Amino acid sequence: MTVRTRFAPSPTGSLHVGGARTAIFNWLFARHAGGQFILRVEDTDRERSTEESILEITDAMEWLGLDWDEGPFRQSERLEIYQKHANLLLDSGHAYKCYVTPEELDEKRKEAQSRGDVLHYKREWAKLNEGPDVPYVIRLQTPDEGTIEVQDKLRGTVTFDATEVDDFIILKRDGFPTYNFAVVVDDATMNITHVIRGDDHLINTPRQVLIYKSLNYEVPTLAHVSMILGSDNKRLSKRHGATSVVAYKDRGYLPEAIINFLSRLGWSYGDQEIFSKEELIEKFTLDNVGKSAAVFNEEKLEWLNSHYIKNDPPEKIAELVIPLLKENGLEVELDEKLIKIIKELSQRAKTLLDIRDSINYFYASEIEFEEKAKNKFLKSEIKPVLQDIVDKLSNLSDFNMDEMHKVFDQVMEERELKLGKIAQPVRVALTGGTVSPGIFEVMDILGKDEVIARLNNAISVIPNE
RNA sequence: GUCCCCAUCGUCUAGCCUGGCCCAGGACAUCGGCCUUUCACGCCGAAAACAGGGGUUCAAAUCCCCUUGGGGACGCCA
Repeated sequence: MTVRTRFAPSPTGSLHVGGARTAIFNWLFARHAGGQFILRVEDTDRERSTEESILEITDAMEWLGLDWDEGPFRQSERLEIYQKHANLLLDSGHAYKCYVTPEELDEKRKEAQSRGDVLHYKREWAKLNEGPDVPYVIRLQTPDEGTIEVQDKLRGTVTFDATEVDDFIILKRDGFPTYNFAVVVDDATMNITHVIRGDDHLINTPRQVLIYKSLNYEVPTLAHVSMILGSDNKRLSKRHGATSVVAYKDRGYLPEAIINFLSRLGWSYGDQEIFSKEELIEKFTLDNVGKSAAVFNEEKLEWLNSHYIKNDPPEKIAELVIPLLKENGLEVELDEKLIKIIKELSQRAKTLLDIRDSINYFYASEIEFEEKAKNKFLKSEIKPVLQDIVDKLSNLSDFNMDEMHKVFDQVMEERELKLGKIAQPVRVALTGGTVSPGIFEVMDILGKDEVIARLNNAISVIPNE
């Protein structure tokens, strides 16, 4: 039997990192097994589900490179299937109609609560209000005693007492299925073989097992992965800052960094930290998935991101940076100059935005000097030195790094200055600030004319003694 | 409150299933050093954990129990 996994988000917001991790695990598991990965949208909550959100989720998945083989299916388009299954259960006596109103139920629930209890509804008020035109829900008739066992691939057998499970609703009065029912009907009819999902669903699983059994469907292999927590050990939420995948995209993160990072949250392969997508597919198995919750560690994500920025081909990084520059009003082409710049800047960037924010002086027609840098390094005594450098550089017929080195060596020797004394003023002259790639690299990128122009410009702004 | 899950450095984790090779390994972050024309990168090094208590055993991070701690769930939400 071919492996079929699924990712089933509810479209009530954009894809957050927790959901992305679940999607990644399912996707990796399917790809590893050469099976299929299905996308299903669980939009039975009519109040909160939006089309926009579906688009946001699929966009994020595409950006991450999580391709799906079927779907996105919408549960809202499968109502007949759920109703048919509900009727099946009605006919077989596994389910019954219940006429209690939500308000009445609320009251009962409050009563129970005031007794310090939880309402465990076992069909006692089903016939209350019964009548031909009275709206009703359909509930599953659950066992009154005994236990319900859940087989979990990660946690073994988990046993629940039947009294813990009440006669839950499978079909709401609006004819929509509830989550537990829709999930089971879908997973069964879509032939899902492996359900990998968050830990928070483990508590739902006895209910789902009951539905599978009542419907005579086989229970798929279940694996409940533990959740991702914020730095305060609470379930990751908006409170913790950026939690959506697009937020990270917008902050200059690379999809491979996110995939790599999220894969390693709850899964590991010995001591290895860096995984390409292909490697993940090859190495991912449920055996190496851990059971304890993992804290989302932004610093490690950042480290991975900087790793990929450093090690990805500069052409690729350049292509990602170009649109960011455009947003800032800087139109640049993917040429040799940009590649050289990226090679340098990617060494010191943690995100694509770091590159975007430190690239300006390479393209500026006029250098803006940082006040502090100018005051510290562009002083009158350096003026003749800069002039000397301009003269010597002007004479170079071949403006390459070797020749530049020779020029600087010569100046250093003649004037008995250390490179540091010369390099910083030159850096300020060329870039306007004190932080940049190596000075010779910068000169190489700018080219002879621009270097000389900028040095001359700096000389002109230095006051005479 | 009830039920369910979980428990190794601050964080992600290896080791646990199949006890001894573990006075516990790697990575991020931190701190120190080296490199150096700035900032980074890189390299070297340091500090840092088996939650506690009982068992079982010649031997326990590894198996069992209890306690504690953390998380999750208790909806006509998903």
